[in-house]
Amino acid sequence: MPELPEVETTVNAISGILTKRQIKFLKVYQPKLRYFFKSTWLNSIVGQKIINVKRRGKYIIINLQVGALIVHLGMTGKLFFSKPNEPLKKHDHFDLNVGQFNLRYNDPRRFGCLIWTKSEPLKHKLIIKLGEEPFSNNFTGTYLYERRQKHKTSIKNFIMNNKVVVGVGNIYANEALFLAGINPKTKACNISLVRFNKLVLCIRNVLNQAIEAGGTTLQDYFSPLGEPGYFKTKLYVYGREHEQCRNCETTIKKVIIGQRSSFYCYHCQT
DNA sequence: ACAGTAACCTGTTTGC
DNA sequence: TGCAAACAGGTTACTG
Repeated sequence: MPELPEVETTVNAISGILTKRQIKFLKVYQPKLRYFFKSTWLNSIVGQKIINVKRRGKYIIINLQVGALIVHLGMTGKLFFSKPNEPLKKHDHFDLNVGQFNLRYNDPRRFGCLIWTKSEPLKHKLIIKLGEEPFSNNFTGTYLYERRQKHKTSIKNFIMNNKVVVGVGNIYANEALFLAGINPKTKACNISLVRFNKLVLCIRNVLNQAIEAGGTTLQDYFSPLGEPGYFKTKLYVYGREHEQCRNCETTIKKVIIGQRSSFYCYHCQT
């Protein structure tokens, strides 16, 4: 499920309810997620008041009076409110309870995580090395242009590298490169400043649209039908191998770049 | 210090 | 229908 828009939507959905409430209990049913949850942390967590809920990259940071919880949704993680005594379903891994509200985590592939850190979460080793936020004023074409020289890799790998910019996953990397008219296989070091300027705008554009659709997705998620739509109708290239380009009717190609499926139109993207 | 690959894990889709 | 292989939204650890 989650690329940055999904995480953003999740944070918006939970922060209003969790903020200022006290953690009544935290039950961890499966400590073995991407990182092991140490049961000794529980003493430091339970009873604390939640100060706020923030996002950094795709990490969800739940700031407490002392330290913070850091949650990542991995590939398949979902956070949602359940009844406190709702029977556990398969792959439900923890409950964070603040009284009448109970935040539950479900993650079939267990690539997500829940950890507690005593000190400033933004200085945690998972967080501190992250690159620019895509909506930050520091994320500019010039920023990408200046960093490009070190990177002989493809532009697609470059923008998916979270030490460069966070929040651009496989789907939106494909879509942003289509909008920018850049072939995903082009080496990052060969891209001009003008094209980087455009790419920055396209990345923001794609993420913004998805954040809007993400709200819808989350509502759908709670509905009995359940399945998120991923606003598939809006996708230009992702998952559209053998279909026609929406601009020029050229057949969309699929190639593997950095072990990830990559889709592009060789006519529109050069 | 960087590029490329393997690994973490389960569910779903695809192909024989 | 059954079974195996391929593949999936992320990220890090390792190797060269």
